[in-house]
Amino acid sequence: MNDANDYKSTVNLPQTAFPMQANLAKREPSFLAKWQGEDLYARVMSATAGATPYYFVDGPPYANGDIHIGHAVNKVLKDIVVKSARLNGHHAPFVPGWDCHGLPIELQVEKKFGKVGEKLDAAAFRAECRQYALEQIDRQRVDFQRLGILADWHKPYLTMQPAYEAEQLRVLARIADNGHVVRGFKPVHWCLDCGSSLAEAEVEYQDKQSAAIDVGFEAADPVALARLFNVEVEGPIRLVIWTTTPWTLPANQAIAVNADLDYALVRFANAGLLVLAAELVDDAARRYGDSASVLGTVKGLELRRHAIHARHPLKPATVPVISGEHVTLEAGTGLVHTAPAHGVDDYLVGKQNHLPVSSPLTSSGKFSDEEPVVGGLHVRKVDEPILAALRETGALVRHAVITHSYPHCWRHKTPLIFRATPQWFVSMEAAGLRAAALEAIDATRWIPAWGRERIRGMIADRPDWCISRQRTWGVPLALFVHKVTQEKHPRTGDLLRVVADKVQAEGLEAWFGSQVYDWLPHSEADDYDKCTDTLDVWFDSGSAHQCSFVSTNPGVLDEHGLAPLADMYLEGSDQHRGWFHSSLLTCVAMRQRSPYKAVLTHGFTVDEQGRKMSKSLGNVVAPQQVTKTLGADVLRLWVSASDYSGEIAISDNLLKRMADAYRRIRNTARYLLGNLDGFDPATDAVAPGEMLLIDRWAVSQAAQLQAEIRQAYADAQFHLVYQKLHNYCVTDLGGLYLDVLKDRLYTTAAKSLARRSAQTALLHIAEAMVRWITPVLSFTADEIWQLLPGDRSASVFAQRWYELPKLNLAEDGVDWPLLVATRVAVKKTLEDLRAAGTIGSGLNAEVSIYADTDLASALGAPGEELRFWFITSGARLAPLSAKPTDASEHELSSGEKIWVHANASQNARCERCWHQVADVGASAAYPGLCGRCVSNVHGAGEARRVI
RNA sequence: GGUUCUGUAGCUCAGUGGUAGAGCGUGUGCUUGAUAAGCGCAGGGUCGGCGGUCCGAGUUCGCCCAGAACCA
Repeated sequence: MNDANDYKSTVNLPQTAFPMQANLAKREPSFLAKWQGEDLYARVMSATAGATPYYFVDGPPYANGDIHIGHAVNKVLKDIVVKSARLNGHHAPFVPGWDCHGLPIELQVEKKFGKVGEKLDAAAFRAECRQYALEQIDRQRVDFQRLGILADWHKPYLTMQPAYEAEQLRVLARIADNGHVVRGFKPVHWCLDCGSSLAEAEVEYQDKQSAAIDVGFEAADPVALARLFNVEVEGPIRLVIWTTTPWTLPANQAIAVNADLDYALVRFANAGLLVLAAELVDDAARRYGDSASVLGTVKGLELRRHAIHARHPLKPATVPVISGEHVTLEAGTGLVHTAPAHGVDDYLVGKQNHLPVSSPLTSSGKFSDEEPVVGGLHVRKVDEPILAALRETGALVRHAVITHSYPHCWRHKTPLIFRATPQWFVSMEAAGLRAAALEAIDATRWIPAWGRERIRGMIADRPDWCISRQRTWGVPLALFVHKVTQEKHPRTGDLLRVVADKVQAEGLEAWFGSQVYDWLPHSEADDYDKCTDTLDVWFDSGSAHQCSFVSTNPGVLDEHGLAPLADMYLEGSDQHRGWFHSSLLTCVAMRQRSPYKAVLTHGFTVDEQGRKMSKSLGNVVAPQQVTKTLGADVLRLWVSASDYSGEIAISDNLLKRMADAYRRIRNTARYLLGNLDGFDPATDAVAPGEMLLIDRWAVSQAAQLQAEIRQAYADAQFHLVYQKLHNYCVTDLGGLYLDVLKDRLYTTAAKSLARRSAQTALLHIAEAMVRWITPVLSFTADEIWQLLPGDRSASVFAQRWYELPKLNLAEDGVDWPLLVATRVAVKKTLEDLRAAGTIGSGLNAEVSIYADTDLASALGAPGEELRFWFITSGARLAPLSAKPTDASEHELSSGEKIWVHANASQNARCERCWHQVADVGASAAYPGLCGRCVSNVHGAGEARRVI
């Protein structure tokens, strides 16, 4: 051994097949292929069979369009939840779902085939919708799988599966049996282009220009009205209303006032005698550009009590003055035009006052032919004729154009109208649904906690749920409605179940293609109509708590055919109004309890500046692009690192940072694997009691961290998992333990206790760590798993948390925190020498620590091994009295002080271990080696006790 | 406009009323036996703003500002 480099062959350097370059984008697909080839999901399910189940219900994405980053975040979070449940020892199925019915898919099919009836009949149209949805699902499935989501991709639940559709009808049957389904005749958001009422979620608000008009309704008896104000006047008196929807005037049934407000009879110089709220007179005069003098005032209550009537401005009729609390002074005149068919407040106040809910506006959007002024015209074309008619009779007091926020169809982007139509509702009150739902909310865990208040407010305030839609592609609202009473059949629940069985066997056309007499006896059939509506799609997905189990996993149903309670629902925060909401209502209505034990919500994905993603801003990050470049594990790490309770920021820059963090974790694993090369736990593992003290300490630290990580998973605080894990890799391992360990791993004899102890600790740490990262870095975890020593035939995804040995460090008598603090002080001191050019590597230096007796005795625990702690060639403790003047002072966090002095070693450098110690060359046979190395290579080997 | 939230270093996040933290990034040095790696050191914050409670407030209360989701 005359060449120093030859000693390298005697050093135990790390060796592993685990590549430093992950090359995830290229290599992850081969893992996917392996997982699919071995049917990993089924393997994990059977491996965990018998364990306590954890039921997750997947909120179904809509089967239209490719997945975007929001879908990716959502599904990855779910995957993390389910995988961590398995680590907790649960049998946790993950059945993915898709939401398949509804308007967006109809519109896609319309693009190709035109509207229903143009090229395709309804049945063929539905078949095309089904086909389209399947194609979309295939695309989305591939993308989800690429993200490493471990789920039953071969057996998803689809809301368009006959078994699902049929069960949905049975859910409706139970809800009807429980008395929650009622018929209403209410104004609903109605899209003229859809020809249908819309769900709340389908309405969006945009600015719209509207005609804002002040219209004077002429008092039927001006003399009596004037007398009420205690004045005598000549000529007509007009009660002035303000509206931004002139087209609703033909449906006017009343004028509403607030009983508590003061109303004034006012003489305007130009407009004549008008009645309006006293407080708004000045405002009105300004708007009209007119001068006003108040002749008298009276409470709104008096106007109502004296049965004041006014002439309808567009037709020969009179309408009453009524009162309602919804009338305020915020805008207008304090008198409110009331058309119960076209406004919710109007409808409610009209109901109290027994006003008819009729309107001359038909479902086609045209007014009935016999209607004056607007007869036969489309609702969008009547503003001008109405204004002209009002002008002619002097009823138009003022006309302006305003821009205001107005409901629009989310699809067509066109303004909606309110229109009263016959609709079916799940009533919030008829059978106590609201109260029961509120109770169910209280029994649920909400993550974050404010979710409870959020949904509570919504349930407390919401109106009845309109579940009927006038659509083609949906589950039929399979009701039989009496032709005269308009009531549903008394045996509705039973009939729904009959329909359900046939739908399950034959599909939806079994209903759509049928006649009343196919279902009802001839004695009844003539009296009933088949309801042609479909169910709101929110009812589809909202029934997943029952239907998804029935269609994919009927084995877990109870003796009544009811599904188990889901452990968790996890969706974006908008779903408080959406899926959490609809699921809660259907489940409570069906079985008086919440569908979920816990609900987790996450925020939306935005760019670095907190802006929404949009094509025009060019800040869209596509998951497909990320997996193709950085890899799914980097994307998953980013998801886990983000605090999902608020907005989640993403950008190429942020992803690059995550890629850096990924590399650090990966390299830490690589170091562990590299130093476990050739280690056989069955024969080489060291019992905890035999291990070196620092190795015991390291294992104990890992156990402490594992407790924190498990807690973070349990609390669904995944970003803390990431923070703690990364911090551990960098600080505890890289910056300390692994750095210190190098000397021992590399230079002591391969099979020595000193080295085996270190390897045992590294294996414990690796066993624990691979599980910590499995829910997040799934590809990497499996890669590590395959290379860890020991039997790895069972999947890492079927493992439970690793049980680290329980160690009582108190027995060891080493004050590790003190040693850590001292190490910091030493590093700082060494830096001074380095800056001065005195030393390069720490192994060029020797350090002396000066401390008082107690401290020195505590620091003395490692004895001669202290130099390995500092990674210096020498380290000694000395009394304070011997402290040289140029020693550097350091205050420890305990408040105690130590002084450190460092100097360059004058000793020769051992060619093998690089320490500069006095006995280098002491052995004539091995002139380049220190005594330690001579012993380790040619002798019995050195003994280590602490470090 | 209403409801529910969010606002701590350039970034991602900790922070139980008692002298502002970590990692990343940045700068800088060492190492070349984790090497398209690793280690050290350094700089960086009126904790969104203003007021109140308290001996003391990032932490409690009120108001305001900015942003988000949902609702109207």
